[in-house]
Amino acid sequence: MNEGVEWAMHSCVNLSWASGEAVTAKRLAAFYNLPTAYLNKQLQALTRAGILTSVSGPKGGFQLARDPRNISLLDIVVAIDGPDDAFRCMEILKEGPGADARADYTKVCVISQAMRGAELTYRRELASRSIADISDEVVRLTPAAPDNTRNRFANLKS
Amino acid sequence: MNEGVEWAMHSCVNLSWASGEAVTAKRLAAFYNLPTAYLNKQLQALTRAGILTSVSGPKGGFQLARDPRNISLLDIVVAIDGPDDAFRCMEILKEGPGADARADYTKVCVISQAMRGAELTYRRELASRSIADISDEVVRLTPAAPDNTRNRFANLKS
DNA sequence: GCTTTAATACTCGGATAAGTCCTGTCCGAGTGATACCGG
DNA sequence: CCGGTATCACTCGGACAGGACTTATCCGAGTATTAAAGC
Repeated sequence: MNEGVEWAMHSCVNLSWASGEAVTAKRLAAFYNLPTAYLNKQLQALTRAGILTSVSGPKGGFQLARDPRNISLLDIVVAIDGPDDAFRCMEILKEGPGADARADYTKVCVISQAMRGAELTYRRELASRSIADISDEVVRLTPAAPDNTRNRFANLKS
Repeated sequence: MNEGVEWAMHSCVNLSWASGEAVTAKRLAAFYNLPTAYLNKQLQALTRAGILTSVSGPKGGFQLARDPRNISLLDIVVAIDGPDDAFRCMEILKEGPGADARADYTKVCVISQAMRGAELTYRRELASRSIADISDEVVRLTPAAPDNTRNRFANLKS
């Protein structure tokens, strides 16, 4: 899986604490010493997916496009890593004996079904967790986290 | 995910129908018009993982190392694709403010926990399905499948 | 002093290289069968 | 005819290239600010 997924998730949580203000890619990158341009690329992907909104120019930056409660971890994975399943059925049964050329082996093949079933539970799990859930849990463990984040963003104004 | 996983799974099912006889990589590859040498590479990985046993020389080939009921889909995925999770926590929190250098953020980070939890359900699902289960299901849908496979292996003797 | 305007600095956005892993191929080590030779 | 032996064909096993995707970087398009000039 793409490493940018981790960056994107942490950035989204931080953005959820930014009190609605736009935050530049540079500041989000400085938070964890990440390469600015590359993080920017991930944020672009999130923007294309409708998770973030972007504003150019001075006073510009990124902010969440909707309520953190409506942004699931799966949304981020799909935006960064693509919509394809990890296991792609290549329908090798079509090359085997007694193959039916007009059958859709991605649905008929028992192995494909089993793998799809497993990935479905995986995706369901990720879809059930939102950025707001993550934020709430972090706040429960470290109540000062949002304030610390806002202060750090403010101190990076220079 | 590695494409060889699909090949390995189908090959294991076919091997479970080979009535204990060793089958060469060449015949297993001919079954689906796969590149022989590359499939051989995957079968080597299965052998290293203890899923298959290999015999060199004439009359050689591969066979299942244990009862198909004790070979799970997860075993094959791990053997081919490696034991690492798709999502690897790089502990970027260690670069953030207020980081604790001696903390294990793969366990502390809430995001890492959520991702690990999702992958755990995924792996649990795969671990609960064995090659024997797949075989049984295929036989239920196509009772002649094992005989067809054996016949095809015999016809490829040339 | 106020308005208009042009320059400016800063940001996102996409196009462009470097590195790493997956995919595919090849040849050598080892082994069992086979054919030949000698008794 | 039978046993031993050397050859041989066949298989796995690991080492070796090619390609695709991820990672990383750079420069251009667009915009709000800012400063200056004109009225």
